Amino acid sequence: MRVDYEAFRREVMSVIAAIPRGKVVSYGQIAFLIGRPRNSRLVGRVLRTASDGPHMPCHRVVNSAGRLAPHWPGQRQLLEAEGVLFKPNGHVDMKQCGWRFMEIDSDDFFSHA
DNA sequence: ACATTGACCGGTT
DNA sequence: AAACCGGCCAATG
Repeated sequence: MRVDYEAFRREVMSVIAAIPRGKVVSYGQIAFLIGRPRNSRLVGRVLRTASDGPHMPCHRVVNSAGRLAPHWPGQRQLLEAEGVLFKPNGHVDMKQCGWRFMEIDSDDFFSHA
């Protein structure tokens, strides 16, 4: 099944735009969300070619293991600046900061802060 | 048309 | 945790 690259790119961007501050998502999750679960690599390609506008929080995209994008020093600082937690090995703590898009959004809906 | 290359993924050592 | 492996798929040469 062919892919309309432009449409694909727009969908990827719309998902990225919806990532809440302090949360991250993987390429695979994005691919899944836009209905193309086999195209995680293509998601990466879209971002690599992100000559796209500023204001796009593409730093909130990591891989499934929580590893950051190669050749992008500074991504870590951007994430830390918004409160994303890192494990001693330098990976994002997905358990706490992975965006669980299947659940109710407003953070800590079930907590009693 | 064929081979290589990834901002990938999940499972298995 | 990290290294390895097989699968994946569009782009690129």
